[in-house]
Amino acid sequence: MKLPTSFYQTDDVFAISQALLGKWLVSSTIVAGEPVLTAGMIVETEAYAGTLDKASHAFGGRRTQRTETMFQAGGVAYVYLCYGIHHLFNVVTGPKDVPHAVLIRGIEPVLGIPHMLARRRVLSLSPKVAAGPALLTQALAITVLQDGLDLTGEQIWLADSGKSIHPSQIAASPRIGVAYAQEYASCPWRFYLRHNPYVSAQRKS
DNA sequence: TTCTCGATTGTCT
DNA sequence: GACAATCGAGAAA
Repeated sequence: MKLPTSFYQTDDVFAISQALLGKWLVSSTIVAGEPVLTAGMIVETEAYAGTLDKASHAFGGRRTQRTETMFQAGGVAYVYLCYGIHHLFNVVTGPKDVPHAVLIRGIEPVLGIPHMLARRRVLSLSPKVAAGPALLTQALAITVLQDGLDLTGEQIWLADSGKSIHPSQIAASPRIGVAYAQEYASCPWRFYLRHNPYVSAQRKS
């Protein structure tokens, strides 16, 4: 039930951001010769809207070695290092040369939970496992090494869980941590499932 | 070549 | 609530 490439290639990044809620984000790694599958249900996303959005790395059409991934046709991973420490995972969307991306900010663990706990170095299941953009990449073992990977491939993919999300379950708010983006900082381009504990905690200032 | 700062989190007070 | 960790992209010079 991998999402097809066509899912990613419409140019409405806001619609895709909402459609991703409730889908599964799956990673497959090889540990000691054995495949390890881990997955979580996406509960929180943020849209980064191409060249016009000051919060986007591709603002103004900035096209560099790092941002080149975002200019690919939708359906690949954009993973980058933030604060020199954290790996953040995005889904690239839109047609080729339209650098739209969706940041995944929170997942609810559903598969391979013991492996996710071990990667996060926590003992029991709680929002600390994957409620936050840099936490879920740890839990799923996603790093910048996966930048540019095809999301219909064998390492990382998105799957339809069969669970439908009613529009009334979706809430919108301004994005987190983008105060530098001036007038774009207040745009309600963050989407999350109401009342889900794996939505990342909002920090003060 | 040098400088600034970040799509965050964990720890300490 | 405050702050350190940590490094590379991007811009300026």
